[in-house]
Amino acid sequence: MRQMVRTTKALADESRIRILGALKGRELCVCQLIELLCLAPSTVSKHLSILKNARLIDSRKDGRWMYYRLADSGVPKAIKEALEWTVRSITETDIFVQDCQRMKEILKIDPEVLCSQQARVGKCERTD
Amino acid sequence: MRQMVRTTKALADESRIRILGALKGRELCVCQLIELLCLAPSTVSKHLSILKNARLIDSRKDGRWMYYRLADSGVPKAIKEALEWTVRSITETDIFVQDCQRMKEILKIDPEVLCSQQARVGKCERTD
DNA sequence: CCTTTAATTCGCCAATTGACGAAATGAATA
DNA sequence: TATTCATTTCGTCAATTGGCGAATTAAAGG
Repeated sequence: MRQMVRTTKALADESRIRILGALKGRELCVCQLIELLCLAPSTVSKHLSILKNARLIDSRKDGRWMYYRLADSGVPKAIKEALEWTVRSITETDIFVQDCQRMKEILKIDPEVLCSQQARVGKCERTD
Repeated sequence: MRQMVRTTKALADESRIRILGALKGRELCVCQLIELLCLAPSTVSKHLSILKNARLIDSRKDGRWMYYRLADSGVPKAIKEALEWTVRSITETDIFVQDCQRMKEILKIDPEVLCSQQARVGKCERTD
């Protein structure tokens, strides 16, 4: 039950669901998720640690960058199913469509440039 | 997304998950759930309203009694799937096994008697 | 009708959560 | 080795949540 509640609690937040949607089929680094969600780095990092703790995502460090992806290998069946349900469900929401659009723009920017932009201007601008 | 978060938030609480487990394959009245969870009537009622709002359960009024059951007819696919995942997952937890045991005892008591007992003695006793 | 009673609503409190900025960490690179 | 910089951790704050008891509602039954 402990693990089960950890899973459902991790999924009980719009930002975290959007992160899972954004990670569908690719890995992303933290600064790209910051740009998508328009939240403070510390906030996004916290969300990621909650998702990771629930074993819904995995991470990989590459130099100074941290890449996150949906959990796949060695994941308990119940968690895998919850993740599949979530990604399947979010796909049908308006915000997912908007996020896809916005992510397309974000992916055009070199992460290097994106990070230094964020450091300079601070608050991010929503394009919608 | 609104509805999706409503679903995941409804599932992000141990008591509510236990309620769904207890309702597996049968309907129960509020006083039986109060007895199972050992929570105040107002608390259980609130949990039930959250589950109902998320369309995970349905209810039926019979005189002074209110019977709750898992949602079945006319439920959106995503909600139905979430409910199935939850019931499937809880089945494998220790607390579900304990709850089954305890529910077996509770079902032996006429709900009429159960309610008046609750009104008299107040706090319920956990048997485990 | 007036009481009884199963359930709900309301108002309150303590605990948890999500947000942020400041400080810390750790991996390049100068 | 010192600096830079992406990310995380920590401390704080406001908002939300889960709990309760008191008051309310609605359906029997006297």
